[in-house]
Amino acid sequence: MEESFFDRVYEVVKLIPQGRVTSYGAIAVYLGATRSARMVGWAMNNASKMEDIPAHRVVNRNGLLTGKHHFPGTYVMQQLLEEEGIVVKEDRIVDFKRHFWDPSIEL
DNA sequence: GGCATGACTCGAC
DNA sequence: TGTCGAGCCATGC
Repeated sequence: MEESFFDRVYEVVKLIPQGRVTSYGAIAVYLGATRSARMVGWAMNNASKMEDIPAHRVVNRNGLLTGKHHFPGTYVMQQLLEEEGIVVKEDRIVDFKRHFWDPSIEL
């Protein structure tokens, strides 16, 4: 059973603690491919249909909810984050650095 | 089997 | 300081 990049992304995303967020790049770095952040986003696209994977906790490097358009509702992603205590304003996470969770550091 | 694309990021000019 | 191009892996046609 060889785990692909895809599967590893799922593993990491599932490990994100509630109330924390991370970036595509951070996951890519943890997987050893900084430039593969785009693929992480692709994984999220596939992961969004899996309930076990909190894709809403993954945003871009600026804390911007770039992937919110891929959720069923326009503000679903923002609402999910706010339910976990994360403040979102204008599609951006407030105090992103404070909520930021880096797998390469935490793991 | 090959080309194009995608929820990103970084470095160079 | 702002804009542009290259890189990465997997999926779809």
